[in-house]
Amino acid sequence: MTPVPVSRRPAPDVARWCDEFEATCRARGVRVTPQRLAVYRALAEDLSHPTAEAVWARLRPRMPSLSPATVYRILESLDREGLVRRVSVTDGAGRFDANRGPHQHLVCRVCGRVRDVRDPTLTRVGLGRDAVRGFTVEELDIRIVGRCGRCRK
Amino acid sequence: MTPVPVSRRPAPDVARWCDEFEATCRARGVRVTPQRLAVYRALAEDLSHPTAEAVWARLRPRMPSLSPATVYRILESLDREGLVRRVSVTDGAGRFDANRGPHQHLVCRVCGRVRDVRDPTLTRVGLGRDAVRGFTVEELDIRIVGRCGRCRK
DNA sequence: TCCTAGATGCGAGAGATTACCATCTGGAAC
DNA sequence: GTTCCAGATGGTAATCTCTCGCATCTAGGA
Repeated sequence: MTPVPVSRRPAPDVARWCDEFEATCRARGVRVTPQRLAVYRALAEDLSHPTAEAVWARLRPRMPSLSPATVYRILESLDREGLVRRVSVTDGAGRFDANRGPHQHLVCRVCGRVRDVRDPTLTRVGLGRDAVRGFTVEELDIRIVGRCGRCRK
Repeated sequence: MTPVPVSRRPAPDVARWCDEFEATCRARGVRVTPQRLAVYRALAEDLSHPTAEAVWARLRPRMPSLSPATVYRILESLDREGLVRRVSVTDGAGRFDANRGPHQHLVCRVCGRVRDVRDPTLTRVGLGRDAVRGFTVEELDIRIVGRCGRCRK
């Protein structure tokens, strides 16, 4: 029935992540609202690294009163709190990822699809001290740009 | 964000890069216009990874008729042609880099400054075949996010 | 049940780019 | 040197992606 198959994270994982998410919020004294839970769940279910607008569009049928501004605000604050990650795709709208484990992103420069990968070589990468003198490293963001199978001619 | 001070690339390097740039354009049959040369030169001189708007502002005194739209178009096409690189900084305006050699970017999450670094460990990084099955890798973009010396409290 | 800091909804507005189109021009052909 | 035209530019409107201000609402502690 669905023309474009949505890649979904396995339901048990989603359920566990949502439980952990709610627990973390409560532990940190962050208010748990239906909107926050819904946004987090939608992102956890979706493997396509959706934009804020896409998350909103997906939730709209179920939460008609949900405001796009609220989705932007929620994703921004979750990123700041380290509960989701903003993915750098350079152009167009910002995209988000509920996967906080160590991984890299394959970005297709033709269709814009983003896929998680875990390359042990890259995951193991350390930083030489000299390269970052005077700089406090907080995050290493690795983007692998190219063409996905569908877009290779 | 505080304004980014302009750090300049050594003049001999800039001159050589500009010559190579023009030669490459001619070799590829890409039309060489005063605007293209000026935009490329401004970017080559500037180590601060300026935005399209910053490039335009810098050229305006010398080329009062230069349109911002033209600067955006030129930078976009140079990026597409592989003659400059668009730097991923995730938020705000897109930033550009004339340095096409292998290097990574230190991005300060407080002031937004971007600095080139060359970490041998990262430069040497290879990709496991399994991680990118069906994906043609064209570029490895590594962003090191944290706080620069000035913004560390 | 009450209270309030913080969250939400909505509409206006800002910033960065992109589209459109009339005009101009680099450089190949003569 | 002159002609010619595909492609580049300038100016402006439109778009896309958020962000802000503010009135209202609500989660969750007292």
